[in-house]
Amino acid sequence: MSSYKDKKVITIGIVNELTGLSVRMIRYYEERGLIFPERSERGTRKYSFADIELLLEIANKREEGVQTYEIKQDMLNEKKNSNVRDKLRRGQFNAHFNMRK
Amino acid sequence: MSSYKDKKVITIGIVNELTGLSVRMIRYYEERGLIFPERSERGTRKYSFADIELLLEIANKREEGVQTYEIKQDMLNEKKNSNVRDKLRRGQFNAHFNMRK
DNA sequence: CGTGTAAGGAATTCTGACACG
DNA sequence: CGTGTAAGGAATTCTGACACG
Repeated sequence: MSSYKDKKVITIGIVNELTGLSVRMIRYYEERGLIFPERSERGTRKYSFADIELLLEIANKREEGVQTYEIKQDMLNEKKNSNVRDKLRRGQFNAHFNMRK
Repeated sequence: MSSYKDKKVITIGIVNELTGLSVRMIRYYEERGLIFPERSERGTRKYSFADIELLLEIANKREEGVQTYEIKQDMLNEKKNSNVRDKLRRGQFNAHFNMRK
């Protein structure tokens, strides 16, 4: 589960190199709740490869004029859907509803 | 081939956090030809997860008293062996020698 | 040989804020 | 709303070198 892709080890300057996004933009997307870097002991932000990919998606949507708030909503919906899919795949769909009867 | 594991994106400070090795030691092992970080535009060293793992192995050997030169020789031998294994696996072993006749 | 440290300079990172639109 | 920028301080990184052993 927790592979290299998800380890938060990349500093913001490298993220800038990798994504082309300005440091200001990267920090702003965090402020808006789109990404969640960790912090090193002394407060430096640390990102994962997964964060990099997410930032690239965010950049695409921003270019289309999508606002950060909408991007966030889209991300939450996608997450919800994938949770539902997980339950269906595991055959827990009925179990879930049976509990409510 | 070129996965997250091999991308050079980790700064030396983070490598220090991850391995417990001092910045001085990390630079010295490079000087001795044991690791090969890339450099960012402005000269900052960048390491991969593979480098991190290699550094941990180096640290183990150093604790056993193995000198950097010997560690390097071991690494070269391992590489040579894996190359031979590759050729055997691909059935190129004979092809290789046939060419020399 | 392997590692620590002080030295000096350059670039990074952080936060809070003002600017523009 | 989204992004740039100047501000001030703190911590990072780099190199070459001296120290010790």
